[in-house]
Amino acid sequence: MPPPIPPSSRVTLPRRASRRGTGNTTLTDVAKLAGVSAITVSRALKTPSVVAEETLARIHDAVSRTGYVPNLIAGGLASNRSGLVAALVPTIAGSVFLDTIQALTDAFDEAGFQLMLGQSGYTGIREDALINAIIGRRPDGIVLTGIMHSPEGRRRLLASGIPVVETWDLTPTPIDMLVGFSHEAVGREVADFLFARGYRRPAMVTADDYRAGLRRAGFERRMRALGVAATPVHVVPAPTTLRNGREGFAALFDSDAGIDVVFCSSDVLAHGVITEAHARGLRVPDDIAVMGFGDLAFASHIHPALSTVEIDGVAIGRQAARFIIDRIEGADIGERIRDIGFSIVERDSV
Amino acid sequence: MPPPIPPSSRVTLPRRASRRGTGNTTLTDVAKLAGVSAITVSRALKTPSVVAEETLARIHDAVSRTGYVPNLIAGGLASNRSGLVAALVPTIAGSVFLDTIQALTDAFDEAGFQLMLGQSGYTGIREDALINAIIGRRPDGIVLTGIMHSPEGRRRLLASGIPVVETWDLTPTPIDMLVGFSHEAVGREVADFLFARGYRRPAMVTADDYRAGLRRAGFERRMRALGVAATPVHVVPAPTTLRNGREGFAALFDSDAGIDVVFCSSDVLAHGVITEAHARGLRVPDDIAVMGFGDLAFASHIHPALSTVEIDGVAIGRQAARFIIDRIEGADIGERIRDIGFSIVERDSV
DNA sequence: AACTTTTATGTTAGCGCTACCATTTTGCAG
DNA sequence: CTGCAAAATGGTAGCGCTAACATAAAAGTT
Repeated sequence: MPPPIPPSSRVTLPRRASRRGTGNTTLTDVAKLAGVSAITVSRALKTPSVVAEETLARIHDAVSRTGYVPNLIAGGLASNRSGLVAALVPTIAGSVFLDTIQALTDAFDEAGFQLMLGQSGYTGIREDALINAIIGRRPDGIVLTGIMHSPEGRRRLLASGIPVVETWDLTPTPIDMLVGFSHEAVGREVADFLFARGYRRPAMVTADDYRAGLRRAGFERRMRALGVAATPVHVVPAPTTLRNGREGFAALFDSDAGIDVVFCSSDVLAHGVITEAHARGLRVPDDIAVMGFGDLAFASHIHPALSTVEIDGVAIGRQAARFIIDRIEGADIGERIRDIGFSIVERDSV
Repeated sequence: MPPPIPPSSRVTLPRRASRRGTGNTTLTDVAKLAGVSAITVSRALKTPSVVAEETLARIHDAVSRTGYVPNLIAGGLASNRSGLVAALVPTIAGSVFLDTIQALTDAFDEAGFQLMLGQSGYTGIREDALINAIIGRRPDGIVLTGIMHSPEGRRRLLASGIPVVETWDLTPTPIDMLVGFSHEAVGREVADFLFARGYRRPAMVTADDYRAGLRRAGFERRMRALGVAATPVHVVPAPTTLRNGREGFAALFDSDAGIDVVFCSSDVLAHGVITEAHARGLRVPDDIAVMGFGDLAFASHIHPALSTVEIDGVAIGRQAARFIIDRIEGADIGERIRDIGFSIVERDSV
């Protein structure tokens, strides 16, 4: 038995209570059990091809006996790759971005990344705070829905060096990468489309968010160019609801019963407009035509089937994920700006 | 100029190329600039109340001059708190869980946590793989939508020691915490409700997921008890679509034109059933009544307004977040199982 | 046999932060 | 003044993993 340490020597041997870990199994535990070094276990799990068959078996055995789950937080710190990707959407509820989010989750899951979801709200007020919270987690990529407007946010994003994809809009000056379409062009083409079908007294029910504003501007400008004096517009707060649509049409129709078509900034609003029109005994499209935006699942099934603008949200999500994964893997991403376009779907409401 | 080091002494001075960091500003950089130690900067940012006013100002100045954003990955490793919370949903697209996800994101955001989103699919096949990917990130909490069924998944979750909330269902044996309602009770009460209104020839269009199955079982059993011989059922794959509903009603009606009410496992299906009934010239509810589930936003606005079962998805999300936050903060969480109930909403389709 | 190359594994030193304890400075009662 | 508590700050040692290099053993090569 060793003699007790005299008090004086304790000073040189501080032996402070060392921080104990979480109690969870660690790489080192598995390594000891398998009789190899920690790094070999790490390799067995990340790059099994460089580890000998027999060693691999011993390690896997040790892993399953201990129930070891690698700590990706520690791995992320060491390798400077968090395996996290952030997606910022204005809102998730009842939103046209769902397909995009779904595609993002799927694509990133498959590539071994986990999606962090943030809701910025439509106003952009929370965007800045969120950006900081997100950059702090050092994600390997960031997907923004809609382009980032705050200069401060853009600066921070740029300074972070994290790959960024802006989506659902087009701008000549993206922060980094971009996949979207021109909302102004949507407005213009819908104007042409409706004008060609003989409508001369258009109105709009539109959300107060930035992108809807762009579509509105494109629509109004083109209509003016075509000789339509003015387009009555009813603005509702985003996110849009069916109720908003009903109220919007009511307001519009009450103040100007001569309108012959309503272009809505979402299918949900359009659904509301149709509902209200029916409630007032109007026939769609004979008395009033309605045009939506988004081509959500229900659009083709309501009565009358809704004419609308189709956006391929899945394609946006997939391309955004592709961009980020390619960038992380150092692959060539090609053109950094992708216009995925849109298409007008003619059904029975126009 | 120092003389070149002779080869022999290199052995004792390996001077290997040290791993350079990310190049980002670190806590230490800020500390140097502010003339304090790293830990003081850490405190200034996490617990400013313990740092002197004047020091705080110097540190904040240094932070904004360097554009420093704390690395939460490193912080998470050191403090064993990742600041991440995981949510697993079957699917995000067109789903009844949106309100819950939205509420979760909001509540966690506010408390400084970031939500990681995972889609398990309705089949549960991916559940296990996802569970591992999630536990690896050491989230501070996990919210499951629907209870976890795989015994292996339950075991891992339990072993991880991470707070878990199961939602949207009720079971006497949750993994940890639970907030939901009884799907069987929904089925029973809807059966009573419809029976009381005189319907005697019910049918169902129902998704093939577990919870819809529970509602179906409850409905059928009660109907049998009430003397209804058999309930024709058309099963569709989850997630449900309006098209599924149309096809389901078509199949049901073609094989048994005597049915007087259809109970659907989602409002979306119900919408489809109504659409198809109208397309066939049937009047709702006179010729055929329709009952939905979920009370989604559109339910009260379609024609006829849909009678359905309302679930407070926001309340579920809020309570789930509350559970996890309280658990993390060591607060008393009270009863670990919360039945938030449901209510039958009678409108015009029944 | 003396080499080079390949394959398999190990050693060391961090990644950027915070827990834990220690120390210094200040305020204030007696 | 002294003594002592409170307030403010610092030093050290990890958290659990992987990058970078080093080494040892096996397999070719001439």
